[in-house]
Amino acid sequence: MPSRPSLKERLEARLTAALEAAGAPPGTPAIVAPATRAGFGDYQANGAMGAAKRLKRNPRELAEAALAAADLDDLVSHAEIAGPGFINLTLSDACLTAELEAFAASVIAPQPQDEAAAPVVVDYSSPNLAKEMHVGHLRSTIIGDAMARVLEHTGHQVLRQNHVGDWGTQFGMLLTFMDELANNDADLQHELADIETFYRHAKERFDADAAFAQRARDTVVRLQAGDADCLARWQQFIDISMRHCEAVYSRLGVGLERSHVHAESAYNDDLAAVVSDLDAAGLLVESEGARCVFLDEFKGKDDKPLPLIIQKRDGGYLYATTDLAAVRYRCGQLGAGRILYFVDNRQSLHFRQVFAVARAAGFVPAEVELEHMPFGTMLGEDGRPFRTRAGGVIRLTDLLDEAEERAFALVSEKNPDLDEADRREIARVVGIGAVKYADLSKHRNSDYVFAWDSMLSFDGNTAPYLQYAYSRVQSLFRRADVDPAVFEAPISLQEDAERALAMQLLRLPETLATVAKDGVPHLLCSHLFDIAVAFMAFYEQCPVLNAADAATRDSRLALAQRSSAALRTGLGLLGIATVERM
RNA sequence: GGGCGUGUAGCUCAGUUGGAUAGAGCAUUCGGCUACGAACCGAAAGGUCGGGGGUUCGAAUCCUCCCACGCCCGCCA
Repeated sequence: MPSRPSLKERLEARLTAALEAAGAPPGTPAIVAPATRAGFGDYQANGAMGAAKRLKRNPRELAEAALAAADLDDLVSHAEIAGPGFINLTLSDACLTAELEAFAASVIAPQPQDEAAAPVVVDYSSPNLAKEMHVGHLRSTIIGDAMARVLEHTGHQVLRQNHVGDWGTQFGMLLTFMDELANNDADLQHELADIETFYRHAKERFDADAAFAQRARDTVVRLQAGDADCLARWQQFIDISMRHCEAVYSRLGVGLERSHVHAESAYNDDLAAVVSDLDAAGLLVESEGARCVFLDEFKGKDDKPLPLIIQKRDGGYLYATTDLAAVRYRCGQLGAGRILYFVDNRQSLHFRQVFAVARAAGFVPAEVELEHMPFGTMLGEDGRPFRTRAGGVIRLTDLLDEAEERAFALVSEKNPDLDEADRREIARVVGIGAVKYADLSKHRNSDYVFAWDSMLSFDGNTAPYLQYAYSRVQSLFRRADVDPAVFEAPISLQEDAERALAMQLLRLPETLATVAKDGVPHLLCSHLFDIAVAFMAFYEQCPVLNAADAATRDSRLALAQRSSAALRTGLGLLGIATVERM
């Protein structure tokens, strides 16, 4: 069962048909968008002007003709041509109330999955297990997780893939350092409790002692050759590091589990086959001792062909090889119809090359979409790639600790009467929500500057504002003694604030569709903020519990119920929780 | 040198296949709790959309040339 088209999609379809009836070529887009000004109605269609230009016709006349031919009676109460040929549309109250009636099923409930459609693979988080997760990992982890949720909600089958780095050269160094400490098991356990420091100490040994460095390199070779002792040691390290990640995921409320991990090492046995298959496809070229693929579309300096290096001179494989194995696995074993990579934008060229080679080699069927969803680098307050003054990065756990601490101080100030346990729980939800929202609310593609105060802001367009709006609605239900899960009443939109709130709620499906298509959760943030603002205005202007009559009170409660569900569901899709009181 | 990306209010950022008077938040100023939570609401002020040229009814958005910054460009991932 296909999901119900959004209001915008329905208007778009009707008006596109009408434009065609008025003489525009089939498929001429009606370009329906929310009205840019309050006086223009609810939606506007801008397509008539562009179409008239191409047809060399008068745009207002074309718009008139299209409007006359349009079948809009069940949706629109008032339509008019304005300016050079805008079609302004006002939705009928009957349409709005009918949509609000169906809100729980059409917006709040996850859309039914299309069983026939191929699943969407979402590759995100993918930390390097050699080190501890730091603030730089937020973007992929948070944005990817929100996208996985939105895709599921909009009716897609989603397969999460956590492509953790567990097989790089630095593991030789780490395992060698483990061996040194192994004669003192207490030391080893103690050191491994802090992966970041462990890495630093190992690196110090590596840099200071040539013999150690040589042993580290030998260890890599033994590991990749399958040496049992090495593998056991490696597994020990990976388990500990993975548990660190899972602790962070758990605190963040990120839905990644062990079953979603498909590590680099998982492709190890397939790498030789990737190389030979590329060779069989006639793509492999030896250059300066390395085995590469050159494609015409990639040129480097002086128009020289740009290689994608598949195998090093010494026989070692690179991440391009692993990524090719991974894309093949995802198409072949997982049956992906679309693969999204939430990986930072410095790897744009790498992915363009990998995708092109994967297609050239026939690893990816033509109908499968490969999309790199790049995001910008997190910068320090000096505008340079993020580093603390000491030279290290800020650990994710430290950021989350600080967030919860600040939120606890705030909730204690605002609501000193609550039990400490309640305040702790509220602080956890609010603090974590603030951090996630700060990241999610910016367009993923731009670099952004990490600053404690903006990252942990609780005012304005932030998660706490949305959570506050939600908790205010809940308070209304408590006072009215109604259960929002089952409450129902006819909705009648009388005041401007009621109508404006209803429109914001009913636009949610359009936003979700765009977010799912383009991978841009910041649009969901911005829409939820609009909903919260509209709710606050409604709350100020329209008494609910003290409404003039019972029907108005119930209608407003029903509207509040939709608002509450929209906020909880929307925040949930962002991976942000809500609280009943705060 | 080539490629990718970024440049919008004092700061942090939106701006949906080119649309009507470029929008938010923070900060600033002013106003609002004897109606349901003031973590709130209302209002004001704040802009040569990096710069020049072009395309057209219409450009932050498309084309072109510059400027600034970031990143990537054969054996790390």
